[in-house]
Amino acid sequence: MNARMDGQGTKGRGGRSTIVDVAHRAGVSKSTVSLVLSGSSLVAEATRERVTEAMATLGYIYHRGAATLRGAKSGVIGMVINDLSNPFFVEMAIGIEEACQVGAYIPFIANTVENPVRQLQVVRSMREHGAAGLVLSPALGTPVAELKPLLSGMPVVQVMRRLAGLKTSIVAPENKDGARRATAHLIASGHRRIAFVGGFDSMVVRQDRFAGYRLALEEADIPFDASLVFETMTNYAGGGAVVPQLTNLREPATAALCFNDVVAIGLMRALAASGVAVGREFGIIGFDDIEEARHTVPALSSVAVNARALGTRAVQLLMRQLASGDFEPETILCPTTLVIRASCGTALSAPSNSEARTEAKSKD
Amino acid sequence: MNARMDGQGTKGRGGRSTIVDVAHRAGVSKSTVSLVLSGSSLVAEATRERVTEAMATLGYIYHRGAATLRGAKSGVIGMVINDLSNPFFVEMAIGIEEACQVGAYIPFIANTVENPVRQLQVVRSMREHGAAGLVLSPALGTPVAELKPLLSGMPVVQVMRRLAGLKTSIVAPENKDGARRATAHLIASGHRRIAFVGGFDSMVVRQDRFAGYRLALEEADIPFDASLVFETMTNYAGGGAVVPQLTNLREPATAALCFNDVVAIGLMRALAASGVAVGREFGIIGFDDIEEARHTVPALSSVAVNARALGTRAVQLLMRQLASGDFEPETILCPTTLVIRASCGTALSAPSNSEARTEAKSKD
DNA sequence: TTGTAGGCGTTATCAA
DNA sequence: TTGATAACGCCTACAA
Repeated sequence: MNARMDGQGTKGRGGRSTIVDVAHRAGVSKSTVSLVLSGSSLVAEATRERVTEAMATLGYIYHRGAATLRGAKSGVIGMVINDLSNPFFVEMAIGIEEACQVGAYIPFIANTVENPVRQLQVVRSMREHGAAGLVLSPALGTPVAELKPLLSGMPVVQVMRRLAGLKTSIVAPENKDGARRATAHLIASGHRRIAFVGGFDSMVVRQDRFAGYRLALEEADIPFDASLVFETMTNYAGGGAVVPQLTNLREPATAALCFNDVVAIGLMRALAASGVAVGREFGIIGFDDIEEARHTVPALSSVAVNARALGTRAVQLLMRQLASGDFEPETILCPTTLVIRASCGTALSAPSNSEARTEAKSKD
Repeated sequence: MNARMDGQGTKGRGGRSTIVDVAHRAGVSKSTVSLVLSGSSLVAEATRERVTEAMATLGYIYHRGAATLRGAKSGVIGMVINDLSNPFFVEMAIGIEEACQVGAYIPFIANTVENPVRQLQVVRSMREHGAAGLVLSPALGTPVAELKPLLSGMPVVQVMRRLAGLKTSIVAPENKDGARRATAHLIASGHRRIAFVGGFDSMVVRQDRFAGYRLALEEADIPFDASLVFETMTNYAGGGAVVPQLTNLREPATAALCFNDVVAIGLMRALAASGVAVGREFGIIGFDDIEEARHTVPALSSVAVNARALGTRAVQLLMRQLASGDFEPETILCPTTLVIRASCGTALSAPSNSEARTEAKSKD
């Protein structure tokens, strides 16, 4: 049995053998081969074996595209992510990919780099390529009116972020509650001048976290001060950029809740560079609890969002809708966990030697 | 013009309108629509407009799958990555994704988690889904004999890693040369007992880096000592795991070249935890220069591999082969850069205040 | 410049 | 239990 050099079937063409080739080789009709492929019990054992063997020797590969054309569901899920250089979204992407494999789906991936134009292109491209559904973490400033028609008729799950005016399923963390608890912790540690740093008001997620921040202030009867709110890009540089304004406040802040960990770390580094002892002199809490938060100096306190689980849940929801054919929007909120480390200066009011993980699942 | 609720065409079925629908709506034949789609100049301007408008109102979406079936190239590239929790491979994946978008390809992604069985499954799945080519960073312990038939007839580029016995195109960094220069730097700084930490002998990449390490020793007339070589997993834990043996050597080591940065950082943390002052008492150089290397304390010296460029080059090579139809294996080696930071104790022999980036491109 | 007639690889339907 | 035939949506001739 000398293996053919490059596995080409009998067909000379593209090098891919078809069920017709297999049928020919096994001495049956292509219908029979199709039955074998779909695991039908109608086919005789002997026939099945002949066919299977023919497939092996020909190096036959099933052509899902053709099957899809005929009517089958497509088995491809699109995954459109705004920023893969952010470890949080990478973690989410891993969760998505993982869940797809479990469900025998295969994910297209696209990194929009927060570029709405590119996002439009890739979404269209994914539809053209036959994606059965979409997991979407939308880019900032997405024009909903242009995106909406591209999405019609297919199930979409927005994950982590969501667009105002785009009615799809949503999988997101309990942002408001997480921010509320983090702020409350800072207050309980003695802080009263707490800044809110990062993101832009147009981001729905920020609105949620900001709402939690204000709620906690209210609950503690601390008046809200707009001069403590800073809008910046949600990256390292953004966090660093606010330091001049932050340190020049007439009534200085003593702590900050940051939109996410990346901003928090940027802020931490910049503060350290300008001589502020983060943790002792200034408390910081981030959001997301990315891997790096454990390794900064001092270690960063954070509202932990299980990014991988978020991705997994999104795909599971999508697959469920795909299976049932019912694309009715549905919202899943995932609980957050407040993780206290050294960066928020709990040392002032509590022993801070070990990592006190306030296991505070909010709902159910 | 009241937009139809969910963009369904006239066809009742799956909700997707076809060129026939468009043709009908525009009052032309489907061939004409096809010509419009392919941007042919044969069609009258007025007709083209009518067709374009019909497509818009019907929410028509091009069905690439059908076109592929008819004979066109598929426009899909598979990207099979061994470990997406390693930031290095994430960076590479971003490069791959980016280059795909530029070339109007769309990448399937799969994370094999170093699991050869899973890898076999996803490769098969990608073929079934019609991937035109593959960018592969193979899992450890991949059984070449089983993988090879699945790859036949399609262009494959192995990136970063490569499998002994699998003859495909390759895009890789100049591992041997990079390791040689890193080791030479340690030697020039006065070290003579230099450990080599991480990876397993079966990994081709490690063989290359190890060869560079030995070459540098030879060039400096330092006898090779096998007790200084440690095989471990290529993750944080692996780096940490060698500390007991490393510190118990009869003739202690004073420095280490690590297989990659993740191992190096694991080692660094574990050494720090056991009271060794990395940088002053013990020199460490990693490999890859991941983002995190800049932020460890002390900052990690590393042989910089431009992961994103590696991914980009791989896709470019693949696209070139796809375009030409010539799948003849080709090898591209990318130069590395030795980046000196605080972790390798250059302070002993040189001023180390600023980041001395030894810009030492090896070839052209 | 536009229309007609296959055919790509698969599955569903109906006969044999 | 197996085989023939007609779609699925598109593209490439070729004819008008």
